[in-house]
Amino acid sequence: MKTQKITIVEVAKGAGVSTATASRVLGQYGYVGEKTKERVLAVAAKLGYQPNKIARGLITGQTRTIGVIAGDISSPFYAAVLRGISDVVEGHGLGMLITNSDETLDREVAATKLLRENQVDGLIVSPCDVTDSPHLREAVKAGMPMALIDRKVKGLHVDTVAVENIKSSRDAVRRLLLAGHRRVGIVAELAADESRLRGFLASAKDQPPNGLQLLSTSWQRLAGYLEAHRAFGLEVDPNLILAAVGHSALAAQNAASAALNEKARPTALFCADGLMSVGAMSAISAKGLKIPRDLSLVCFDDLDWMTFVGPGIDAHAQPQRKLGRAAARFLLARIGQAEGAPRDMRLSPRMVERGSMRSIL
Amino acid sequence: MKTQKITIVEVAKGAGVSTATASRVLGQYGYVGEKTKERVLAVAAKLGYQPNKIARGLITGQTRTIGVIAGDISSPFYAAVLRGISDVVEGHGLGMLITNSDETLDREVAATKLLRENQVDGLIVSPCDVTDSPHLREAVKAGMPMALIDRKVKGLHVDTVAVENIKSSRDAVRRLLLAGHRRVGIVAELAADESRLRGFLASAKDQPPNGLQLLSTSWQRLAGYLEAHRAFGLEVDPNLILAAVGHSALAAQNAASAALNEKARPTALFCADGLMSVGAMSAISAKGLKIPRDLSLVCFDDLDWMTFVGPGIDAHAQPQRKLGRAAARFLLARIGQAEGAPRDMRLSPRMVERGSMRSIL
DNA sequence: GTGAAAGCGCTAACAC
DNA sequence: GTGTTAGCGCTTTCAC
Repeated sequence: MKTQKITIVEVAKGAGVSTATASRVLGQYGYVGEKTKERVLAVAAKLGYQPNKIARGLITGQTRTIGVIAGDISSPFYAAVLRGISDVVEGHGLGMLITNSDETLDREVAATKLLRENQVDGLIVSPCDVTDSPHLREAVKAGMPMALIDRKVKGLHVDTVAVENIKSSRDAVRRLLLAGHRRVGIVAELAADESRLRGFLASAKDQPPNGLQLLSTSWQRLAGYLEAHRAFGLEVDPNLILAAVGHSALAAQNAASAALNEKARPTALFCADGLMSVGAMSAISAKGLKIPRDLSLVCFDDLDWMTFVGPGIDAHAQPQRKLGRAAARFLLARIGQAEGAPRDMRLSPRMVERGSMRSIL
Repeated sequence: MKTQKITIVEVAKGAGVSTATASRVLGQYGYVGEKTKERVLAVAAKLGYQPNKIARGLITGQTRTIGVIAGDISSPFYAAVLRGISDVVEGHGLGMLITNSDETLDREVAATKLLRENQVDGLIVSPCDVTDSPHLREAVKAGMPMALIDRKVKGLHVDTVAVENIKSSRDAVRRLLLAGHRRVGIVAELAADESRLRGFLASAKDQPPNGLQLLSTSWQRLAGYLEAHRAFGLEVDPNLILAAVGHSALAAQNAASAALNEKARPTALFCADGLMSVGAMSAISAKGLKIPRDLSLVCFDDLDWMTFVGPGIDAHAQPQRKLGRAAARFLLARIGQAEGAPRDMRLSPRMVERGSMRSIL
């Protein structure tokens, strides 16, 4: 019952021209007489011709579609990044094939395969393995334009857009220390394993650990937190590192409320991202504490915003969008003409201090 | 510098078989000898053969890709829905081409065109125009399998997955009225225009207005709110309808704080969705009020959860995912074999009462 | 300016 | 079981 598909052949027949001519006007590459052009266009419209990009792609080798491998589309971070990507991608009339990796190597590899088989013109990946990732290297070697988001892969020379995690969180925490706080908690997803955390603390005691650029976001922000303390000559109480088990507000809430119930509770909290701050807010509010009377709270929410936070999460959507836009622009530039050295763009959050939640925007 | 593409022809040549045989092995449709099969596979692996789905699509007429038109990927609602869709779509090895309509007809039309040109096997749309939408009708008429999410289009007989907005919000508000509340505010995005709101209130005074199923979500939930009041014989104070200008937490916050600052402030708030509740929470918290001590707050958050709410917003992400999953399953079933009458699935939220925010999950 | 013809990489009939 | 052939719908030489 599928309606008869109208192809260029039918249009050409209807207009009494060759398929080549019809194709020339429908595909918009020059040298067609005005009258024929109009005639073809008219017939196409009458017949309801719809181009088949698949067929076009087969011959041009371009699908005008890019592939995106996100960690989890439903997370606010990726959702915003994706929106940024789609802003520029749709703006250029391209399509966007999206997959989730769930931060899992297996699924990322599968996604890469799927997208390559679909002949996408380029790939935007937020890689879950920042050291090895042979599937990405291979794709790049095979000539696939690629842009990385949020994380850099060791030795993979492609455009990368990321956030200045270490420097920025260091600045934020320093601000709290300058304000006189001496018990600053950090709420972050660091759950991987306890011993890793201990090792990290030990190695960061006297100097920044090596290879920070390759750590995941939360760990980088922890590194900044530690650096700020070190610069102040302060020892970090491990009890102040409130590790959330999983990247969810609930996990953050659990981590934060445990700390808030202790006698020596933190006087300030540094939240590693927006989701963590939502959880921390819950804990604070459940405890009956108030911000900023009882507690200072700084939230790292990527890019533009570093706030004394309220729950107005949507106010923070915009910034990450920039990340996506930047990555997409880079990629499209590469697709256009693959030249120039890979760019490495690092965006630094702006710190915004706010008295009340009303003024979040 | 693009690496030489390996086609089936090369593989066949290498294995000393015909392209047909190679294709049979690589494409996995039976009747190949064990030995030849192995030989072909070995050569394919050695050469690094990667199938070209574009070419396959051209001939099979199937791209194994579906198109999705969402309002705005970055909104928590669509982000979760999309994730649900991708769960099942990726599970079946299909791809997903995503676009944003920004709830704009123009962009929705453009997206439909783009996706059709890309020969997607099916379309999941959350339509922004529920009465006319000729582009969708046309696509369906042309044989495009389609599933609608969240809203039904008048007279368009395709699978639809939506939420029981009216009934559920009525139940939620009734609950508050039963608890003795007489000033229940509703926080919802109703900003379109003031006079529409007045008209709606007037028409809902004595009986449910007509055509409710075609209203947008917020308006349906308002209708439920009004119905609950009507059932109690209560007049609705228009000042209790806290219309947010735009679908953002900030807008909700503004609407809510205005009301909370009045002498006769509401004793309970019904929030039309999760984003509204985030904004309301901000307002409440800024005002120094406590939930549930000073105020009751019910949040309509689609599907499973209808909660006395705390700020643990992420706890609510899961439910909408179901919406997406359901729609995708419907669509895939249609793509498999287009038969049977369109299904109209309406999911009803479960109401969950909770004492403290700690227990939100 | 326009047409004829040769494919893009793959699959589907139909032989053998 | 395997090979031959003819396309899918479009673009692109290369003539004219």
